[in-house]
Amino acid sequence: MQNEMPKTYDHLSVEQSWYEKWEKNGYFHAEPNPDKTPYTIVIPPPNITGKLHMGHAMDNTLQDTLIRYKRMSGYETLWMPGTDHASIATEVKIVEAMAKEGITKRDIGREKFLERAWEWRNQYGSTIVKQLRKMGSSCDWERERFTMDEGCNRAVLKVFKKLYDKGLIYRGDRIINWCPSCKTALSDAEVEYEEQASHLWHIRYDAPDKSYSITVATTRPETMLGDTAIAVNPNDERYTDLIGKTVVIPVVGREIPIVGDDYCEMEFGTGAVKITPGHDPNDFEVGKRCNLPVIRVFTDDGHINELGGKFVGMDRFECREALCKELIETGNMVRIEDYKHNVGTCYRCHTTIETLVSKQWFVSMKELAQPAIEAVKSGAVRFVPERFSKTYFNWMDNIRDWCISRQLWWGHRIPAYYCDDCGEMTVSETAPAACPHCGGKLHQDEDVLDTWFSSGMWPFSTMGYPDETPELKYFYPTNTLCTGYDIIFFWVARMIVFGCEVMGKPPFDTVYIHGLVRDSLGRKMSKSLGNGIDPLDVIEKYGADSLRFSLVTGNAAGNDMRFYWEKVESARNFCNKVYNASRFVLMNLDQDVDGTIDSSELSIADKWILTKLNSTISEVTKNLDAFELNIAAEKIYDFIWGAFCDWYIEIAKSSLYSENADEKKRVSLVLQKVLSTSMQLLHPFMPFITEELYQRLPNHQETIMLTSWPKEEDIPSYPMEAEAMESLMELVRSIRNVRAERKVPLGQKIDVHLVVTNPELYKSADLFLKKLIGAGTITISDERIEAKKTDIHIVCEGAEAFVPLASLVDIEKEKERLDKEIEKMQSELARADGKLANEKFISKAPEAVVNEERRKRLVIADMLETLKKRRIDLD
RNA sequence: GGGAGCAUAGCUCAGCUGGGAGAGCAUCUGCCUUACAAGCAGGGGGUCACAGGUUCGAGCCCUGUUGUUCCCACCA
Repeated sequence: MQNEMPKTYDHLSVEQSWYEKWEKNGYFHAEPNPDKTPYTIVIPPPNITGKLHMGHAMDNTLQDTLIRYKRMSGYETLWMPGTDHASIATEVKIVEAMAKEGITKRDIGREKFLERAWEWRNQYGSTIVKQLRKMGSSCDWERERFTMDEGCNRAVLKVFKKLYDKGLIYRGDRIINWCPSCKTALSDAEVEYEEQASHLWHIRYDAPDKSYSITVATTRPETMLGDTAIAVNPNDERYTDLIGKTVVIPVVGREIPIVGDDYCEMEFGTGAVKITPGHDPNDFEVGKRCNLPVIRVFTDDGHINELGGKFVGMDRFECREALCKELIETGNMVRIEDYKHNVGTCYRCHTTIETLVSKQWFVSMKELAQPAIEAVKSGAVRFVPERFSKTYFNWMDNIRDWCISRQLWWGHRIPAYYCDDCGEMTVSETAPAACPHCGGKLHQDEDVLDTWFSSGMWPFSTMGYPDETPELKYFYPTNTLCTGYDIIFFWVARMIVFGCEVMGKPPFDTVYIHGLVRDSLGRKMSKSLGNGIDPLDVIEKYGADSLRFSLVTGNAAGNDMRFYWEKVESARNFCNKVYNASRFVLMNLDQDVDGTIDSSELSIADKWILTKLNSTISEVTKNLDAFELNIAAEKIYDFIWGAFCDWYIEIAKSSLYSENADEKKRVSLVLQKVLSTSMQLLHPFMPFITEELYQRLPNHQETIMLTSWPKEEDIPSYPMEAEAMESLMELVRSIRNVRAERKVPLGQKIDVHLVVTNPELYKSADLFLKKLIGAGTITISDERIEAKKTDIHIVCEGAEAFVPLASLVDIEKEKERLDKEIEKMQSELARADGKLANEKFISKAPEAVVNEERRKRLVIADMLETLKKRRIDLD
């Protein structure tokens, strides 16, 4: 079998065969199981309109790593999947596709449109599933839910009705954010602000008889079509006389009053402001206070409506230009000033949003937010890293009402019904046959709900709420939500709100937040920049394991990370290393053994690697429990590459290539044990390669993902031997260093005499030392030999080495080397002495720290003494 | 205006409850040593942004400064 293994790891065939097998065998399926503790992770539903992107890859990697770890740790793990929410983007895509066929959604009607949407969703949904499987995702797709599914629909309508009955959902005219491109209302959270260079236009409004005038400044001159007043501060002496008088809107010709209102600040601009209650939230409030009419001048697609006089039908920006031109001509444009300000844009299409008055549905959030705030304050919900709870509080404490109606078709239709006869409104989960007030004919509200309204119910709507299903009972509340910080407001906050309100408990206990994956220059990956990296390309080139590993390592939770191909390459190199280490172990399998290790026969190296493995297990487990995935991954990397491959395998060779059958058998067993345990530790991070290699080991189980997570107790620990081994390794490094410096070729054997305090521990070390340092003969004893002048003398903590290099040694060089060593040791000693001479250190530092310092001082002093003696000998 | 992050090797970043500065990549030297050149062995490279403070002891805690990024709210 081992002969079939090529020299380099071919990720493509391995990965494909495994993700198909895993799914086919149903390893991901989760059921309520009274014998186990549930562990549930909530995942963001990927958008079906686009392909898998780096954000998804990041989510998926972290979630899958956690899930695999928890599954191996004995939990019943449910990874609740989903393939889309009914987003604006989806609808826009469908509309665009239809436009190519020359039809609009109005042409085909709501019903036909929804049919198309479902087709679209099913097609792309299954594509995304396949793409996620390539990432190694262990989602339980059989339970796949979609916020638009029948079951979820019931939950959403139920919650809507419940909140409406409590008075927490209401309908009314408010200033909202309107995207003229998507032609729908947006919530405040869906508006992104961009700083744009523009102008501040100063426009003079004259009295009807031109006896006085007032100048205002504006960034949106086109809204003057809807002006219904000019406001000044009532305390502003410049204008007190004018309050109550009127002016005429230039070009438009309408006469409007001058009102006094505190909102107007005396210091800004001219101290006077035009009031457009139909298009500005502040003006709307002023309008309410001063009883002003509300005039809306834009159409849904951002053009001037029938109230716009000669500007009717113009685009809003065309109108701005035309209007400014006219104002200049009439002489009413007093001044045009360059001005930078923030312009709101749609977070989906980045069209400049228009604020305008409109009748929409709102959730009143203040009251609902309180339990959700409390849930985080009390620690029932914990953010990892903790600092994101500040972001959360910051938003929740200043929360404003949430506009939830969208002028779309692809979504949950608002369950409000209006009577054609009496005009009364009825909210009901199911469509009433007739108006409960007058028996008249009803028609349903045309609008649908914000996608985040339904997504917010994900943790319970997907498990069967409002029915008390076994799933809901067993898996709710879930455990971990894992997502990027960019959707804390959209989704995390709303899930906590709905969980507390509807289920009475927060939906999860931990929110594990990760950062964004940026390009190598630190820019956001975006379609318009064309700097996006397709995760599927990365998988194709380097493998899913490499991609996953590079996304987990070298970066702390919550921080943004830059994407570098070099980093993926380095992860791929690690894959190859792991693969080749396994190849080595498999080539040297002892097939006749029963697989138990006789601990009485173990060498110092065996004991060292087992001890090292033991501590790696305990540390990695701790790190994973604390969501320190990066640290855990790096520790496993260091163990496998730095300890197992660089040292233990090299050491093992000398045993395996010897003639001693017992020796071979023992080492082969240790190799297998360490390798298979390493594969288990690495499995959550690199699922494919670890499964593949684990399957090639003897006595393997059906799948590595269902084996139990390694426990510290399973691997013996030998601290004393491990420490001795470390000093031996230190010696080896020093000897190699001397070799390299003196340019002694590896072929030239050297003789080495080691002086150690306890030679018993070093039993059989000579065998592998010969190999590691290219030694001819090695003697190990606790007696210091009479060193010749031509010997190289190396001093380490706990061990010394004498290497006769006869003809090669340049005594002057050796003196130099020793002087350098002595100098180093002296400064170390001075540091330790300084510390120990400090009485405050002795009295105030913890005893363990002081003792450790004393021990170090002794060791250093001892080494220094030896070095000095040797130096004198050479003179 | 409010809040948060970051500043550590040439680059990208780790660094746990404060106790002798780390990794990957890059670089230099020497190696095709029968697991691996996607590799091996060895080396060089850092006033932990700056200034104070707390402490026996600070990359880490506190205060301030500078630079930088992000989020929220925004005066037309």
